[in-house]
Amino acid sequence: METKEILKQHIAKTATLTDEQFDYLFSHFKPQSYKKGQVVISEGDKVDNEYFVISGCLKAFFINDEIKMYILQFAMPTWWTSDYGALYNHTRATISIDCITDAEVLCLSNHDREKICSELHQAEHFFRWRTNRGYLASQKRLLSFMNNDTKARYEELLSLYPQLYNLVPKHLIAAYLGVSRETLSRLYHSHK
Amino acid sequence: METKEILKQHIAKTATLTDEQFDYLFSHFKPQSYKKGQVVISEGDKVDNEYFVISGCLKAFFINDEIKMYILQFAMPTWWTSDYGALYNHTRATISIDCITDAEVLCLSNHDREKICSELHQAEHFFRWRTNRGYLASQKRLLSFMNNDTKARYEELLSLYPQLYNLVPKHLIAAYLGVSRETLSRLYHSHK
DNA sequence: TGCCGAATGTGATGTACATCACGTAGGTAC
DNA sequence: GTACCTACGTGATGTACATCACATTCGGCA
Repeated sequence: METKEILKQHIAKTATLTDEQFDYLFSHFKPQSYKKGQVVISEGDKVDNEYFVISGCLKAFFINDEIKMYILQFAMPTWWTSDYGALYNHTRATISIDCITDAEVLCLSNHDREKICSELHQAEHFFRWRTNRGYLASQKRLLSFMNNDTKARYEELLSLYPQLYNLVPKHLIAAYLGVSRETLSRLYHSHK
Repeated sequence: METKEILKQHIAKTATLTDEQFDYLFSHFKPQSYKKGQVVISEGDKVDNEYFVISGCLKAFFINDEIKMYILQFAMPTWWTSDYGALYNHTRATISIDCITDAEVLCLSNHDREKICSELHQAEHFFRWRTNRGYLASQKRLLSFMNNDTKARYEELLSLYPQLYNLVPKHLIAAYLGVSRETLSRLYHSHK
């Protein structure tokens, strides 16, 4: 499917836009291609854009004491990603984003999003719902963190996103689950 | 300050409404008083409303296997609370909400929120930003969970909300931090 | 083809936490 | 006053994990 069509159908699930309105909205997005391993946002950067993933897989991660990495999000097609804290508060990036595979994204600047939202009520509606879904997902993950042990969280992750198993190295799965790669390795060898 | 004025100033930080628009918006809120211990939402309930806290302190919590309680949020004045998953997806409540102290809230139904949002662009703008703040807070807490040990999270919580120390019993603080009450008790007696 | 670094497996050991068990103090009901 | 309940402290013990160390495998590339 064409890039433009992917975004159009994604938005149509939530908001009603005329073709003209969508074309206007779409004109603010900038397509961008990245190679595997390429960095999109690096800690300390000024953050101006958010990214809508067309193809490939990115990761948004935080690095603690220059040692441990925690993955906040695997961003897959039709997902949005950025350092939203830095983007909205106009502060420097505290999380980084890079590409696990080659990837195509659509770039939208903070300025343009706010402009479009103020111009098009339905665009504001769409972004409210998008953020809402993110909030619910984040809260669900938080609960899962408190409530489930590592094995249960691992199985939950793979049942939600089976493609991750072959797509991303195991130590990144561990970094998402918040355990060491050794523990994860032992987990799925100890039983079945 | 008057109830109406509290909400008005809260919204004014994010959205620009005329007095008439605010009065119209406010007409959809229903004031409600609760006693300490009273239940606002119980697991399994149909969820129709969200709540804006005027005074007092509520907790939103999840109970696992009928045994362990995890607190998702202490809701204090000018905070919003509900089971948003159930509210937006029209499913039964999986989390419960009750009152830690006597409390006054303003009730807003899901239906009325969506109605107001579609009628008033600025209301939609306000709710987008409110949700956004919730999303950022939730993500920050998730990171803190992965990155910090219990002691650090305890100190973080009390430095953000010092009033909690005297307001809520320690075992609820433990349920927010995701540790046992015994561990929390040992934590702040072992040092300093 | 052979080399090298990245990814992964696995043992030994230490530790932060849960869990169980029991004790105490303060508040409330009768 | 007595009874009871809730909050809270604290010891003993078990366990899931981290950490360190080292071996092995594999994919990309010179």
